[in-house]
Amino acid sequence: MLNLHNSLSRTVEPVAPLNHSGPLTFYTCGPTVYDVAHIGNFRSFLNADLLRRTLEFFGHEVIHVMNMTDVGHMTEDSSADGGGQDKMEVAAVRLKEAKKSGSLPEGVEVDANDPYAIADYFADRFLQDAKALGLRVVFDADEFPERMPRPTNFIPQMIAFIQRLIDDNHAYVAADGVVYFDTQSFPDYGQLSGNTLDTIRSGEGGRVDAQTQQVKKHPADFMLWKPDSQHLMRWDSPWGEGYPGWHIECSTMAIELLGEEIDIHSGGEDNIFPHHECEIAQSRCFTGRDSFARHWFHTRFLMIEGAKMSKSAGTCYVLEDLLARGATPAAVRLELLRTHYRSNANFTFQGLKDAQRMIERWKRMEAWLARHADVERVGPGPVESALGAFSEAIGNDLNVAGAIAALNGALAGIPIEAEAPPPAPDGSAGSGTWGDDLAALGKMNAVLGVLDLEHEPVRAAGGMDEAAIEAKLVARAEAKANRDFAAADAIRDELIAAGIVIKDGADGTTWTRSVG
RNA sequence: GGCCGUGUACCCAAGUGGCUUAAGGGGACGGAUUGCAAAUCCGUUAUCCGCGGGUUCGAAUCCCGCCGCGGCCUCCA
Repeated sequence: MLNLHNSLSRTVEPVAPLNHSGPLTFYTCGPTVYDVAHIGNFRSFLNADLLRRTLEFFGHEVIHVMNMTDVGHMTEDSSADGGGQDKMEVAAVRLKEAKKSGSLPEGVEVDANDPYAIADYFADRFLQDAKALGLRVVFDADEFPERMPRPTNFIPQMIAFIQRLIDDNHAYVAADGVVYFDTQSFPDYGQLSGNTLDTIRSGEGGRVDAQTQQVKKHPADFMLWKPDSQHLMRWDSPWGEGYPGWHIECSTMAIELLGEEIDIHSGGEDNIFPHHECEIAQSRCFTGRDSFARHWFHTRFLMIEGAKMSKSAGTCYVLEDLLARGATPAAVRLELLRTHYRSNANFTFQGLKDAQRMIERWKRMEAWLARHADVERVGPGPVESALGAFSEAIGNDLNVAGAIAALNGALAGIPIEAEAPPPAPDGSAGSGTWGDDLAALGKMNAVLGVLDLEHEPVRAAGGMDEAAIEAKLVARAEAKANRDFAAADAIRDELIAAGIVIKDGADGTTWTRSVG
């Protein structure tokens, strides 16, 4: 049983499907595909993935949908009403520059004049990264493409959605030709964010474009359709050639794919207002129901080394940046996931190393259990016994740190350094095998999702290739054989400086790349 | 200014009124191991939970005030 904090009620509530026998429906506000997703974006998607895996851990079937926003939206503050620059155009310029400077990956061909090609390019990059980090919904989408819908495939549905809102007097065409949602027609506006119509009215200062404010009935009214013959992506509509508003996409796709009332809706904390507030308004006016998503799940922001993510400070890391520094996808996943989703997380390179070490230890445990899976032991074994604490922690509003502690506690009970497991005392055999513990570990990992990810560094660190490293190691072995330890240590120091850590074992020397 | 979240050791981070004289991981320190290291294993490492009041037999946990950090208040995960 999962108890989960609900941003709408601001309390922790049990999660159960609306339709008791049916699956849970879960919609996640996914990435925009004008740029590569950074690790802050991924923290939010990973927490949605963790939630989904936890629901499955507790025996629910989950239909998880995560969109990829490919309609070019606007860059400026006033842009909710249609101003600013088209983000897809910005992306095009950026791509053209990357092409010119040769910073585009080898073999990539993108027609920067085609917005759909740009969207495809960044969508592919996203899918790649998301798979490396183990987002289940992305694997689902291989079989069911509709699990990762793109708004450009839902334009007719959006138009029908908007038309119905107009027909029911929840939307209107203003003097500027733009279709706006009439927030005053929805008394519950502000329930999610606390930004009620009164507070918005009184707080209207500076940030709203005076000209568009004049044509709207209320400053909080937001755009549903904007006629614009200049916009890069545009479609015919009853209100002229143009493009849909930002919020209408998610409402339309969620209702189309999951039904008029869904169980869980997730996103980053910045989505609470205006995006999710507006989604609720539109959707409930469309369906006439008193609920759209029953449970709202919001992940707080990620900080980098104690500070805000910043482009100018170069801390808007993308997965590739971390891999290039020797991190493994598994460690990145764990580092981004192990801070509770309702706290600001602090990403550090030290933390990344911590995560890496923890996973390496789990991998050794897994290998040991697999080796001795058929061996009987006095049961229940350590991992089996920890499953209760693990389940209680993760079921308690996704207490990942507590769940990890349960797993680490089990680790102490397994002699992973021993060649052979301790023999079961006479007469006590038959209560289980180490394979049962392996199965329990599998259940835990189905939630954490790190053991089956790539856990070896995948990119060269420090610019030294394998042949060079091997050559150094041979030289060092020779020096050691001659008892010339000064020379051997000099080689070791050189490798460490290049980001290579060496390990002298019984079977010779092995090496790994270090993180950071 | 309004709304929302948050503040625990050197760092990351659990703790949801008594089982807590505060989990887990990292680091540091000591020991085993090692030519010396690294890795690994064992042990030690907060009488105290941003600050000040209050409620209670009892508070890190509840309430009030203050301070700090983060988000939103029509770009944003």
